[in-house]
Amino acid sequence: MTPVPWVLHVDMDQFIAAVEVLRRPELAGKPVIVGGRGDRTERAVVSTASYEARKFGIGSGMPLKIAARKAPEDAVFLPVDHAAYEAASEEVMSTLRGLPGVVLEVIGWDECFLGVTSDDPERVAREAQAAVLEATSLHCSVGIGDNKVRAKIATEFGKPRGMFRLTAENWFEVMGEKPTRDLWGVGPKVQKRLADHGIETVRQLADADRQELVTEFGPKMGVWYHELGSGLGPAVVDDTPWIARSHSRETTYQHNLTTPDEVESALRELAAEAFADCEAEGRAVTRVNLKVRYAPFITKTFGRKLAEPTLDRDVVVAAAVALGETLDHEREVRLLGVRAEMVMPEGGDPVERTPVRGRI
DNA sequence: TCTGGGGTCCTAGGACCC
DNA sequence: TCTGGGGTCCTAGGACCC
Repeated sequence: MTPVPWVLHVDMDQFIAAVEVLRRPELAGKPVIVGGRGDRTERAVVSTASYEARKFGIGSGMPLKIAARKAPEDAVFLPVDHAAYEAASEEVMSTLRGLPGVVLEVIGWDECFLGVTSDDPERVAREAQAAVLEATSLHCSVGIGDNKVRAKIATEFGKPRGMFRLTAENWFEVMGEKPTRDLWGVGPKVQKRLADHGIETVRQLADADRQELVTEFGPKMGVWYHELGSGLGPAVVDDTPWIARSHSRETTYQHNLTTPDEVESALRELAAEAFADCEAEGRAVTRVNLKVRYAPFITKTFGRKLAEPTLDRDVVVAAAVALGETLDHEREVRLLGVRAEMVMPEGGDPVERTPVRGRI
């Protein structure tokens, strides 16, 4: 057999919970819930729940207060510890990067693509799993595909601790009757809009009229969704380092902000922190955006381009404060966010990207 | 029942210019 | 009175992902 190119998608199993159990072995086998500051009475959501906790209907994205109600007596609530996960992630990625002949593209804390040329991708997957386990004591699942979309989706069938191969050959057999929501990039809204056109399954999406999809979703997304139905997508794994386009700080306040003064001082803090990330990269800020959530749950975002790119902290903070003055001060604020967009290196535009959301 | 925080990209529509 | 087309830039908002 001649070696051919493959895309492997490596996904850590229960990453956050697994890292926590690793440093507190006494937690093994217990329902572990990581989220917020670990206080189950606070406004925050679950980042990860261990398998044991999931049995009680607790899952990520769930408010901690709800999780607390569902959790059994012996459940353990832990605060999010970014630094610890960052460090574990580093170890995982550098281990995988060290495998012979692979190109690695990081797509999240606990996920990456590996580009390899091989006549036995399952063997490469086993080697990757063994190497990660040896170096970090953490388990992962691997999806094997002939492009990124199929590799990513394949991983779900390999969990936990396993692997699965999804290619043009078995795409429809495996995915044809699944709901469109199971596709990477189709969320609840798009699922609904597709359903309004009588498209419920992956096969129906593949068979749909392209022009109808373009009319509904626009020239890029219409074509993209249509191809997604057939499992088509980019196959190039790119290891060039990620260049952030923006940085932001966002906080949900435990008690709503009720006065313009409170709002202003919160904005100063958030803007300064977001700016610090840009400054650390030495890249000037071009635009400042504001996000506000009024109680109970109305979100607004808006922003303004700066007259010229700046590396001056006070200019960025002042811009955020000026935007804040346009808020509706009659309403209570429960969330504020400041996003600072940065000049791209060499003055260039972001590279042309395949329209998959997130870091592909 | 009460909904995080960090991101990216796409689209629609208005303003403005030729 | 009713009225082009094409292009670009900008802003607001939507959707999705980890």
